[in-house]
Amino acid sequence: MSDSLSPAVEDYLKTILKLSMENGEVHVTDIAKQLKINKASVTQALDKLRGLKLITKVKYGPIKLTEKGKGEALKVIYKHILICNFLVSILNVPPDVATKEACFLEHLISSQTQTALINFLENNLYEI
Amino acid sequence: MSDSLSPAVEDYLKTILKLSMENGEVHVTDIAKQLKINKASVTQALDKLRGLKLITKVKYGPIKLTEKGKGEALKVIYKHILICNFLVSILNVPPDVATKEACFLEHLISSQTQTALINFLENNLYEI
DNA sequence: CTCGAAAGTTAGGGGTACCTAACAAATTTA
DNA sequence: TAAATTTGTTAGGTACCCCTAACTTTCGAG
Repeated sequence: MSDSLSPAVEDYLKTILKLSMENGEVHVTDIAKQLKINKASVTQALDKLRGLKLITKVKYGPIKLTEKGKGEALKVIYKHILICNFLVSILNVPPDVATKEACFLEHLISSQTQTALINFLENNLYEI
Repeated sequence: MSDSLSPAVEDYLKTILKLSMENGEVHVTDIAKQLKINKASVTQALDKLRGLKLITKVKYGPIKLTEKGKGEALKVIYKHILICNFLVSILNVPPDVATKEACFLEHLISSQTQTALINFLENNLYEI
């Protein structure tokens, strides 16, 4: 019913896009390694993503993001970068902490706060 | 094993402390209404909180936070206020949006980011 | 081309956190 | 104080997201 994706689903999308850009083809095992999750769990999750029309995949076949899936993945990655930049450049949070934290926050940030972060970064990043 | 509390558990603690300050006694039904959750689910959750020694409660009896429970509740409420203030005063996020958002973020913020937020507020709140 | 390793799937299971329905206890009220 | 209402509990069920074990399919080396 709700149109928003779960954190887990968003993590899968983000990982699939990242791996496809790095390696071209994306495999169940790569996703499993990346997310430190059992490959059986990945197969299960991919069934769900297919049901949501975020990927296409046939049995034993390659994993491909749909346009919808690519769009959603990009949204999440964009938020991740935004939050990370903000935490590091404005709040001076250590980069490693910021990166880990952005992986959680990226799933929860409202569009209003997202806009507010963009404005804040624009107005404050060029100061000395 | 992990010593950190789940978002759900933290929400219960926060709600119990809030209700106890507003009304004195805290009832299952009050918590259910506040969190918009079925009262059967609340009863179940309270069993868990008791197991974690965060509350004391006997069957059909009153709900009391332990010292541990009160401490954890205060930590969450503190983070909530901190995040809310930051979103509103620094980022200019509308108060209603900020309040809702803080209810999610309060469960995820790292101690480093918490400290960073405190510093930032201290250094920027007394400007014009 | 075959056979063994690697990759992927299926079946069954567990924890969390929610639900409804039915029931038990407590409180209100008539 | 007995009946009706409210409050709290129990039992059983669902969805999500992870797990292991056992299986099937695919691929690559010999």
